[in-house]
Amino acid sequence: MPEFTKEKEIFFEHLRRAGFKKTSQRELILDVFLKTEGHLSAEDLYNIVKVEDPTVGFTTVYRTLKLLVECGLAREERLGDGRARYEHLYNHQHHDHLICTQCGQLIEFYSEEIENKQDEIAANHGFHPTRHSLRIWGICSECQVKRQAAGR
Amino acid sequence: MPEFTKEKEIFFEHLRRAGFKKTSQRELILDVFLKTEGHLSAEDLYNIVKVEDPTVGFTTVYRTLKLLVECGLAREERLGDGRARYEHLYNHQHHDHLICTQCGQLIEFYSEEIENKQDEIAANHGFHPTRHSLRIWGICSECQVKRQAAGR
DNA sequence: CTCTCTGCAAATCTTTTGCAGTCCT
DNA sequence: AGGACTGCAAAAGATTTGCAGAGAG
Repeated sequence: MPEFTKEKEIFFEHLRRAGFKKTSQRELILDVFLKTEGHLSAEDLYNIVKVEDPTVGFTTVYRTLKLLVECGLAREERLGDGRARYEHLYNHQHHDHLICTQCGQLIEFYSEEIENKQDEIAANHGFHPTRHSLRIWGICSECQVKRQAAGR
Repeated sequence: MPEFTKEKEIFFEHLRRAGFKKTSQRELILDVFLKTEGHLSAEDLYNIVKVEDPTVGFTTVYRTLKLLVECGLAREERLGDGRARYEHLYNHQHHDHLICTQCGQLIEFYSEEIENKQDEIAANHGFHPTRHSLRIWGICSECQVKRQAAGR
């Protein structure tokens, strides 16, 4: 397992500042979260963590995810299935999502122009942005082909 | 009460096509929804509808909102408070939202450039977009002033 | 008449919290 | 030692569904 040294420092520093404690559960959850790619629900992560340590509870995973969001190591997104999903920001730049409503496929994209335009709009309203979320739902190219084949 | 003739046609046509029926409850809910500005939760709308007809149930409001989304008369958004909010598209052009995490204020904005860029990105991925949502969270100008006054 | 709709109540599902015992610092 | 943490179980919310009687077509 990689060390994730920098990320751990960020996390532990956040805990220290808030007067919270460093525990083996929190460290394990961070490790598992960082090494897993994808958009995980709290339950998904819980299931993966359980493999490494079956004694860890769902509540702890859930609460640790909130902490990770607070210190900027995780991002919470709702992609349309009614539950929160989390992605880590280890070796990831900020991005937005295309979401296929047919097969659930996620495509990540990044647009400098859109980012700049957003900042410009916020500034025009005297608004100080802290985070944003751009989601585009539709039909991915694979599903369009399937649809045509089905004659729709 | 305005007639909302065009909107009713759209709604009733949608019902007809899907083999659903036109009922007084559905018509009342549509009327109340269209004449109310803002971002309503299903419960908000239910409470307003109850004033006009106390016999209408929450379930019917809830199910009617889903129908209105289906036929494009309503848009569902999650603005961060954990519940779905609905806005009607009567005399409204598409827009996105700035959301103040301090006071909850909503600012609507529209950017042709961002819209175009989104379409371009979708096209580059062979993706056929059906809807999108861009939300920017942060601190509105009023709350920034309050914060400074409080010395933060 | 038939098939959908309605409103109620109850079920679901996710997220959140209270608590008693345990573990960092 | 003291306060935070953990895991369980239960609460809280929002959303969704089953059902029996009512109503549209």
